[in-house]
Amino acid sequence: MTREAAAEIFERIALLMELKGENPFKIRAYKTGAEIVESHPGDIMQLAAENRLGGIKGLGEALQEKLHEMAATGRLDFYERLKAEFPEKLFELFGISGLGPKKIAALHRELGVGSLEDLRRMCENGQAAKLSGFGAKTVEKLLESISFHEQHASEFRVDQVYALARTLVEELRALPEVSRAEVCGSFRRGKETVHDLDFLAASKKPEEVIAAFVNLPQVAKVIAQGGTKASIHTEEGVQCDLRVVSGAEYPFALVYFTGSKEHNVVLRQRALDRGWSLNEYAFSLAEGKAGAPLPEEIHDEADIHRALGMDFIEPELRENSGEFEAAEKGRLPELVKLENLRGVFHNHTTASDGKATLREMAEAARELGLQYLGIADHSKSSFQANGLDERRLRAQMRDIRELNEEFEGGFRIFTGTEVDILKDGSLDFSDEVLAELDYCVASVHNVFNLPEAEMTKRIIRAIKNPHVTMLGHLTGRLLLQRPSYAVNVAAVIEAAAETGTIIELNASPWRLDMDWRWWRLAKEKGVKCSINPDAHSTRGLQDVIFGIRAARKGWLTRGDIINCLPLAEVEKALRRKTEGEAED
DNA sequence: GCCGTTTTCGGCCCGACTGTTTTCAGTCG
Repeated sequence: MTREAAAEIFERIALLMELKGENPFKIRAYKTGAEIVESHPGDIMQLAAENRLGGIKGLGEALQEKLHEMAATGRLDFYERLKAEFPEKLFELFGISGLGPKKIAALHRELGVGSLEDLRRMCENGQAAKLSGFGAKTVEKLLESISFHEQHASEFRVDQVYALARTLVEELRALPEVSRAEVCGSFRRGKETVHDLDFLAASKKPEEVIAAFVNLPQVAKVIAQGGTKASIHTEEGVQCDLRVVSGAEYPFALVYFTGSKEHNVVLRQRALDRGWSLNEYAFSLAEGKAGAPLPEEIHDEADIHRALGMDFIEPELRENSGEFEAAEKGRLPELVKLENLRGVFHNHTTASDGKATLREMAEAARELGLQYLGIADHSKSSFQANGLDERRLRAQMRDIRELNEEFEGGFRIFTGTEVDILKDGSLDFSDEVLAELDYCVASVHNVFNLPEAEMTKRIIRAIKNPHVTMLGHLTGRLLLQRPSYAVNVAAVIEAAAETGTIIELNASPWRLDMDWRWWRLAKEKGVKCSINPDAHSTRGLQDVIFGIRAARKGWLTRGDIINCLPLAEVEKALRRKTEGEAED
């Protein structure tokens, strides 16, 4: 059993216990347990299998035993019995914003609601509004939430399929019959969510590849199986499609199955303009057109783009949003790569709601080959996250200074804070306190329901503060779960440009906020980006990969991203706004 | 259920907001 699956079971136990009204502290123990399993730096499932879990804070005797059972047998009897007490689809309801355990329990107990479908019916037929604690407004909001949820049904955040996509493509490449293989579709284009995974393989023996594919251990159900294509479902419900083509067809199929659809339409038109027809297998002479001779020697996608008079277009840019014009003129950006990152800002420690200590975070960042780590624990208004007050923040600054001395210049921790933007746009710390820090991330964490104008004004007021180095997760969205609050993003970008404020690209796969669609505007205005993992554990630092994907999709180069700067230069960049230095 | 310890059981994260209520429960961060 994977650590993700084990963590999921602990989380579900916590949910079911909430339904049963169990002791809240017991419930919290399971939630904490889930987080520990998810974020433990070592191979926790191996430790569990070997019964060597002792000494991990937060995992007591009971959770250790359960984890051992899962590692050893692949299931947990306690969970199976608990689960059997409720309808299976009841879990769907926890994904509905506005519904918590108490309301779900009431719906289940009083009205027999056991699924999303039941809930919708009871909301629509007026039964739900009759329950104690429910009313017209509640029901209206629930219906809105259900509708948002259903619009995103069968979609997955990229982190939910990332390991699967990588593993399956590696397994395909490892087959002796396969010469080349790739993940295509929206995954390859770097989208923040996907609804399935598309794989492509080149082979002379397609049937054998298909047969091997449908027999992979990740396959829970075979949906379709033919001579050159197959569809399967994994245990998690992810649909994976495989197409097998010949080596000669491969570059064409790769272009075709990577998309986007809109991009492909334009691509085919460009071929037609030259008298060629383009499909997923080849170029051919277009009927009734006297065109140039067919291009030869097509070995990869770049050859196809070149034949159509363009530079190679990276998959992330294939959205028909200006890439053709840029590719024609040789003006495509050189997109940022993971190895360009030199450090990371906006990270949490055990001082607020992180799972790792300052020292552990620093060591993990060094192991990743980074030159600097910016700490930004929550400020005092974020009670739920154990936010720091002035006294604790200053103590942390001292700890950081001491730790920095140990590193002797080879690595640096920057002192910072993720300061709450309060309802009126003022900040949770005074300017005097903020001035003591190396940098400051300002973020909205409460009062999401302001009208757009007010929210925009609130955020702009915050970034006008000269001590606010960067703006955290601009829209507050949680992918597939909660839409962005109402805010005028363009106006905020404008204000960031005027004030010299950096905008964060929060790399948490739940957020990826600010969205990739806005970065070209930001870049045009001269706004710098910071790819921030918002890490709450050492493993969380690795979320930068999702931020890199989103930044590439937003046309960003290393020059646009502050944390691509080496240590010697980034310090100056952090001070630029406060000291009012001119852009260089 | 975990932790810490006065080594056997008490304490464990707080506040705003919403909508339902008529003083507060539920949800969220």
